[in-house]
Formats: sequence, structure tokens, C-alpha cells
Amino acid sequence: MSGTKRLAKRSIIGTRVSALWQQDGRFYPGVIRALAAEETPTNQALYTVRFDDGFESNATSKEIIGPGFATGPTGRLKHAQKVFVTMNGREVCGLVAHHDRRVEDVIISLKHSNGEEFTINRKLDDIRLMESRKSARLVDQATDYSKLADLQLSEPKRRAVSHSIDVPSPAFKQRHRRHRDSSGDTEGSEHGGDFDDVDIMDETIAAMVLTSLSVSPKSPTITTQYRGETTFEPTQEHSYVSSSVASSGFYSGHSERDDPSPPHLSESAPASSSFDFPGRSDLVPSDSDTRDTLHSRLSEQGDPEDRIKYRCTWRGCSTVCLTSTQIERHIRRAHFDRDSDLELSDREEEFYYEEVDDVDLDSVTQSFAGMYTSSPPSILPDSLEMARTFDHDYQRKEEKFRSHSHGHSQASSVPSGGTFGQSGATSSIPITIPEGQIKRSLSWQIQAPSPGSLVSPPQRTSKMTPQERLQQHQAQSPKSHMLSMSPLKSAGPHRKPRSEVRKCRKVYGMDNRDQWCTQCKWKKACTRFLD
DNA sequence: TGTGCCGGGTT
DNA sequence: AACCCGGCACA
Ligand SMILES: [Zn+2]
Repeated sequence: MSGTKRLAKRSIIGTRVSALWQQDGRFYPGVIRALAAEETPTNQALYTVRFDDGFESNATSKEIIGPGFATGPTGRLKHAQKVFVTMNGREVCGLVAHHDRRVEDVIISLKHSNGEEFTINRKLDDIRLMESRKSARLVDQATDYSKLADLQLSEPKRRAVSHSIDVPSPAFKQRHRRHRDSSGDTEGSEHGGDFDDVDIMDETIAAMVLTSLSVSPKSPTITTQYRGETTFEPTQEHSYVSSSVASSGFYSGHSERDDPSPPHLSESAPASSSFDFPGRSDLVPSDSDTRDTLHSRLSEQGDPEDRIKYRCTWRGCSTVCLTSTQIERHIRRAHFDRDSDLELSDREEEFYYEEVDDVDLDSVTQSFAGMYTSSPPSILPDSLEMARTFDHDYQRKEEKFRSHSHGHSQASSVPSGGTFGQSGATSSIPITIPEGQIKRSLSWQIQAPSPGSLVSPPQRTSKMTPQERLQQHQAQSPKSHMLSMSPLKSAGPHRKPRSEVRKCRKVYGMDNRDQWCTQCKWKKACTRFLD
């Protein structure tokens, strides 16, 4: 591994890159002009780079950032190096104020058109030396400038920090680099071990923006990138927003503009021709809603083979998996809040799933399908696991439907089975014990709360996690007639009857937020107490 | 008023 | 992905 690589493809010529200008140690935009020297066992290839401002010089492959070369800066960025970062969904351009090599944190100085400066702190990896094309997200966000203004204006905790660091003054930015003393440009002045979370913006932007031009020029032609205004000339240097964005109107002086015509690169496109992008995947319809996608996708796989599945019996959960390994994993993750794959001590997972016959599942799915018209329920049993794991809502609904329509769907399709704790004619899930192997399976949690038959958890009562305990409390709570009441009580069209189950928030209280399950902390559907 | 959590944002 | 949070429907 003599560190040799052959990025020689001749297509490299003309590639837009950011290359090191030896004289001042900073990177500047330009294009590969030629291969000045082939790579040799001892030396790296040398390229001639023509900078956008007309200068030209040679650089080794290591000193070039761009397609075919390093993907991003690696060395220390010099003070005042021009960089691009994404901020609030937009690409902005700033100058490096300080780069801390130890943690690869870079403090970047930014400035708004109104002249105010502020700094942000980014990881080196998040920094680009070249403008990037807009990401899918940037594209449709580009129109919503009100957000930006909003953000800026409503920043309450303004920290007057921006000047605590040595930030190049606006004037300084006109560095005419080519002529700056390139000699002892060590400028090791601003080193203070400071760094750290410098901060966010602290800026106020004029009321300008409120005009949200609702144009969404999703023109895929963005690939053409700019061409004409590639130069970062001192004059309008700090345009702040990279040209690609600027062209959508914000900084172009007028709130109104949206000139949809693609950037004419007519002027000349000698070199730019080879500025091709890896893939034009932008043209794809792109991310539809994940749920639907998931659905349709899932419904394509499946195997009518094995009939035995594993179903989670955790109260309210009915996730089904193909293998016991999977189900155990699910249990650990969803119900024990363990992210890892480690087995629970004593393999407690085993107590929370049962084996079920395919047929039974199908009927379940069927009944579910019948009622749920909105989504194609052609889900095959084996995909259920995923569907459920990914979409708790789905899972929840499904469970409701099941318990609702269970009485009929069960029919005789059930092989031999032994129900655990027969507490009346309630809907206890049939437990099937396959001839061959014997596995423990339980359904203690589905029983109705008949006065007398206590909801007894698996013999293993000896040890219960706090979650289980709480779980049971809920199960025994006076309101656990879930089964008997219609989940669709409110006649409302899309009214979703909220479950009675108390979730982390309520169980632990606001004070013990740290004990909530992660989802609850994030205000997402609780994974610990499923309905 | 408080809860649950979806949808949307940022990093 | 992780994290955060506005705001809504429901209780
Ligand atoms: Zn929770």
C-alpha cells in the first residue's frame, strides 16, 4: 500500500475542484486543467489547476479536493479559508475563523448581507470547500425564506459571542491572496485552546423575507451548477448564500424573481462539460411517504412455507416474526428498551412470545384488511414484523382490530392448541404447540379481567423488571376492558380513540423524564407501554 | 389542563 | 439515524 492510487482517468480533466494555493495555504475553487506530471512511485500525480480567478498553479492530488480526489478537507484549514456549510437547510458560505485540530472543530465566521457577523461551529466533516448542489431537501426549502428570517429573528438567547473569537473583519476578507505575503504565513496567533461550542447565530435580519415566494422550481437541471459566477471575487465575496441558492431569489436583491430559466452556461462551456455528477438520481420521484412505501414494499416478499411464526405476547403488542431470534430481538428492543442485541439475563424474552400458526395469522390479517380500506393489506405474515416494528401506529391499530374481530376469524383453522388460563370465553389467543418441538408460550396478558382469575404472569414471577411491574399495574387497572369495548366507538371519521394505557410520561412523571423510554422523551409513540 | 404523539425540523 | 419540539386531538 504504497499509498498509490491511480485516479488518473482522463475525465478528471475539467473537474471542478478546490485546490490548494501554495502561496497562502488556502484552497480555492478551480478546475483541473491538465495532468502536469504522472504519478510515480515516489511522487504523487501533479495537476495543473486553473483557479476561477484566472490564476493557475500545480497541485498534487493530495492538495485537491473534489470528485476523484479527497472528498473533503483533511488538513488544518487556515484562517480565512472560504468554506461552505449547511445551516438551517441552506448552504452558506463563510470563512474559517479557527480550526481546532484536536477535535476537528471549525469555527466559521459568517456574515449576513446586512453586515452583521456571527460564528458557528462545525465539525470538519461537515465542511465543504466547494459549493455543493442542493440536496433534495435544500431544493424544496429554498423557497421558504420565511423560515430563515423567522429563525434569525426569534433567536432569543442571543449570545454576544461572535466577537470573542478573532474573526476576520469584513475588510480583511478582501485579502488579495495572491499578493499577500506568502512567506511566514504561519499566523499562529489565534490559538487559545478555546474553541468549544461557540454558538449559533446571533443575528437579526431585516424583515425582508416575509415574502415567501412559493415557487418550487424543482428543475432537475441543477446539475448544471453555476458557471458564470463561479468566481469568489473580493467584491461580492460574501454573498453568504452560495450561488445556487442565491439564484432562487433571496439574496438576489429582490424577493421576487424566481427566474425559472436554468443557468445558461452558454457563455462557454469548455471545461464544465466534464463536470458530471455521479448519478442523476434527483430525477426520481423521490421519497414518498415512508409508510406507504413500506407497505407496498413489504407486500412483495413472503414465503408461504413455514407456518410457524412467533408472536409477541407483550400486552398490546402482536408483532410477529419468523424466527424466535427475531422475536426475541423485538422484545428486547421494544419492550425492554434495550438497544442491544444482548440477551436479557435469564432469557426472559422467552416469556413474551408465543408460536402461532400461519393460518391464524392470515385470518387476522384478513380481518384487518377488510376493515382497513386505506392501505392495501396484502401484507404477508412474515413482513409483519417489520411493519409493526417500524410503525407502532399500525401495530396498535392492528391489535385493536384483532381483538375486535377475533371471535369469528378464529374458526377452526386453529390446529390443536391449549389456551392458558381459561378465564371465560374471552379472546385469548390460541396457543399452538407444534407436534415436534415444544416451546413455552403464553398469552396471559390477553385475558379479560374476570374477578377471581388474577392475571398471573409467567411463573417466573420471581424477578420482574420495573417495567413489567408497571405493566401489570396497568393491565389490572380498572379500565382494562379494552377488549370489550369497541375501538371504533367514536363515530367520527378519523377519530382515533386514545388508549387507556398510561405511558412513560404519566407513569414516571415529568420529573423522572430520564426514566421514560426514548420514544417518549422525543414525544414519539411510546415503545414501553404499548396499547 | 394534561397526555400522547404526529409531523416536521435540525444536526 | 438521533434528537427536538410545535401543535393537535383527546382526555
Ligand atoms: Zn414510553
